[in-house]
Amino acid sequence: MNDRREPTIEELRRFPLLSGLDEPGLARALSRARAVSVERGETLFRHGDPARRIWLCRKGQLKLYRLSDAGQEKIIAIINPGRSFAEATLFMPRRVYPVHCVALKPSELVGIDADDLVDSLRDDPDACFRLLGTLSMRMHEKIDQIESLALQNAHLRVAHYLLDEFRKRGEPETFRLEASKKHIAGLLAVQPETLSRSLTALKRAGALDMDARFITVLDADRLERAARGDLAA
Amino acid sequence: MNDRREPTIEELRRFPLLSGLDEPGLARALSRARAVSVERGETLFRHGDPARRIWLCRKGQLKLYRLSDAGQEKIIAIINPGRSFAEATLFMPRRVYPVHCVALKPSELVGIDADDLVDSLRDDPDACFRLLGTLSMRMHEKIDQIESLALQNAHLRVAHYLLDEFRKRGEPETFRLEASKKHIAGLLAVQPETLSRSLTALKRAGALDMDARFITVLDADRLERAARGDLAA
DNA sequence: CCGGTTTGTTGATTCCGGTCAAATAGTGGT
DNA sequence: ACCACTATTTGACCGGAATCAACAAACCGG
Repeated sequence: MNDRREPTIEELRRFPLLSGLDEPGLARALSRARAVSVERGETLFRHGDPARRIWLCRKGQLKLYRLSDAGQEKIIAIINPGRSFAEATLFMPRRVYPVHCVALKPSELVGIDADDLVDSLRDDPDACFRLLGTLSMRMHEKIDQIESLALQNAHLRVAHYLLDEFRKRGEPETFRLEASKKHIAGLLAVQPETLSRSLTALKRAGALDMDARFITVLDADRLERAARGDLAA
Repeated sequence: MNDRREPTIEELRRFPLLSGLDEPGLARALSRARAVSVERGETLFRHGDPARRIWLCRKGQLKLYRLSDAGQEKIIAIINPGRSFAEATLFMPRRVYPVHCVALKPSELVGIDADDLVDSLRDDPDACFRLLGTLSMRMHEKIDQIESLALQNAHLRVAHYLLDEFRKRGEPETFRLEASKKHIAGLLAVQPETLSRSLTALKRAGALDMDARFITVLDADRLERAARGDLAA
């Protein structure tokens, strides 16, 4: 974990978390900010560690995850550039990270001191509201995840995930999975073998084609039906 | 759904959501507040309904839940008196309820107009911070739920739930389940039959005794081990 | 571009937990 | 207190997804 290239103010303004702050507030929040680089596989923090900073991802990719006693891993989120994370620790009575964080690719981050950020937020209701918005959105995402885990079987979860990604990217012919299939499996709470079989089934059903990490949606309608469970046809 | 007894200011101040507001802010938030009563089984709102109000539970009990296409129900939370809910809709771009809400018992609520509340929060950073704290806490709870669904099998979830309840109430000899076993099952994403079998197994292992909705923890240590998966002994 | 390691696929097998069924106990409402 | 309805328990059975195994493919660091 190495300190590195300082980010510019303009670059940081692009993060919703900071965009609402006025000049002095931003300066205060950045006063003790640190640019940090991590290598692939390196741990940024562990579940239970004191959360002294919240983070912005500038480059690279990281995973947030929990581990079972048996070593199974459930990925809570995959972090891509432009996203902030760990904000929800700011206002907890015990300020600790609720998950592990490891880089999937070499990554560059900015870590902002939690106390500084809270100070800056105190006289900036707009920034507060923006943060409330971010947390609310995350919360709804979590509710969706819970529903998906509780009410949908493995194949439905896979189909749903693909459909979401497909739509999120504007329904392109072909798109690239955001991470290795192993990690996608961890995100969907499925074994890699099961993910592989689900994808094969969708391919055989003519819904999509697959080349390594690239997915081509051949029949969006059929994929949609698969996500609803009518894989009959 | 009937309007009824107006709550007193003092009563409402006990809700963290409102306790931080100053006098005029509180007045504003309450100006268009409505006291509402619902009967057992009555729906307060449905998933996708416009979320014009956020809610405080004064008396009774409600469930927040999602439904699968097949009609399976996953309970996201059981709401008891003293709790507010639906706050996370306040700051969403599309202000809609993310879950269904039905009363499990006859209940009395206060519904606070979302716009009024947002206005009140605008000039009250303390209240904002308190809300941020509430949302953060809920978020961490959701992450715990996700982990539990993804990484623990049915018996572990049951043991874990019982242990949590036992501790949350201060480890009393005996406590009463907060809802029917059917609903607890819905909360744990397990079939009622499976919950029943889990409880029977814990009873047979000598960890607890059970009389209808009353649970007596006979061997907290053993319950703890069951929650970790060492039910061997 | 080479070699070792990680990732992905496919098949065989196992078993957890869901489903169906049926009997019993409990509960709310009148 | 009574009655109809709902909740709970138990047993039998089944199926989906995990696990184990073996191989193929892809990737990364040097």
